[in-house]
Amino acid sequence: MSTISETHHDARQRLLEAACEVFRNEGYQVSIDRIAQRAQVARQTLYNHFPSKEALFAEVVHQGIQSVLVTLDGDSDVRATLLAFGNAYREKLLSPQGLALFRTMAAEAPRFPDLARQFFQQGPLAARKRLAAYLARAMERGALRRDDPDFAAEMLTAMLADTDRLRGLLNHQTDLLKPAKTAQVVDCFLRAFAPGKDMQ
Amino acid sequence: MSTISETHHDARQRLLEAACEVFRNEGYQVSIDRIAQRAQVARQTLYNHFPSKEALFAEVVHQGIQSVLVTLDGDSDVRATLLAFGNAYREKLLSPQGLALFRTMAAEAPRFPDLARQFFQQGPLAARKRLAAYLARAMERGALRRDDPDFAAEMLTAMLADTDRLRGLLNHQTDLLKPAKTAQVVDCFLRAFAPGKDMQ
DNA sequence: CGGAAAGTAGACTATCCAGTCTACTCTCTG
DNA sequence: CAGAGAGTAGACTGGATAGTCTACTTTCCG
Repeated sequence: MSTISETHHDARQRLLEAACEVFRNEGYQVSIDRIAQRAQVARQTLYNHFPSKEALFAEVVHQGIQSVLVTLDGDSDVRATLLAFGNAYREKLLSPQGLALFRTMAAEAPRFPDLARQFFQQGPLAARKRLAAYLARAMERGALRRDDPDFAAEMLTAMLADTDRLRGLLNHQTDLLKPAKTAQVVDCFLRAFAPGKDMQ
Repeated sequence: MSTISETHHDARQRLLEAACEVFRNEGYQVSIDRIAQRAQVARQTLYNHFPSKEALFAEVVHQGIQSVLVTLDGDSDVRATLLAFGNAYREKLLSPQGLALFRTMAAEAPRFPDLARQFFQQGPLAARKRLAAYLARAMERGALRRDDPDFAAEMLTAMLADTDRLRGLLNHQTDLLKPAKTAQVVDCFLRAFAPGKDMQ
């Protein structure tokens, strides 16, 4: 009852995976038939599991939305913590999957504004809020300059991802994940937010 | 010979403008007929001027590619110069047109990789290179910490645009252009790159 | 005036696609 | 074995679209 009944049973899962891959790589524009083919499933089977292409897309996006949950505990060294966060953040966003998902969501945001907003809030915004909370604690105990933690989180996430995301999206570059870059960025951030003389 | 012959003469220009607007706002996906309608021109007239939809799109993008050419003279105060640059940069990238163009280019980069690369190089990359050159001069004369000017330019452009671009692209926010933000970013950048004690 | 150049309207072809429907097969279970 | 449940192949509908073609009109200019 193994290989054959599996074919029957997890068609839905195979469909989700195929749709995920194919939506990411070719955009919402891709045809239903290509998704079904990729899942090695008949078109009708797809419609047995999902009422429409839109619903399947929403399902895929919802499944793909996961904020960058990184150890942001705050007990250890600030620099080490931010390094770990930075590496995880960059790995997630600058991976081929992360870039492709971003591309698709940006492209389809006008068509699916609610979905795009959810993606934004549960993805980038959630990660930034967690980071801001950590930074606030670090500021509180004097490990960082007392400043607006939301602003600081914006700056760090921007420095970590922006330029290389552009390179990946528009210039089709793939060698984006140099760990040295994370350290360079974190040190730059720490210079800007070092606990210093002046603060209000 | 005025209003009537104009209709004949500048059909090409009207087509380009209509295509620019419509490609930006609805993506490459938009139909040829909508472009022709928008330009108040027959479909065949469009094909008299452009051999295909792809060619028209390429033409529009090429016309729209203009690097952010800002006064980056270097004689005046560094902070003032960077403020002017930052405001111009943000106005360009975070305007509805800038966001829409970015969205379209990101979406169509897989289909038009060469065009996307040109957009990247003549847009964001060119602006960053000019900024890096300015920063290098400022570092040379001791107005900024001696560091890698390309890296510094990456950090500044990232801090200026990244978060608000996400907001505009995914969260459909429109109130992105607060001038105070530019100053906040520039001051953050100057803290990170202040001419300081240690340098190699 | 008369012809060339450019534009126009719209029919037409060929293609593609989302979604429906039907008739068939396979597999498991009672 | 028999029937239910799930999957399959493929025809079909209705609509959209890029690009071509034809027949007509307008404008300009010699």
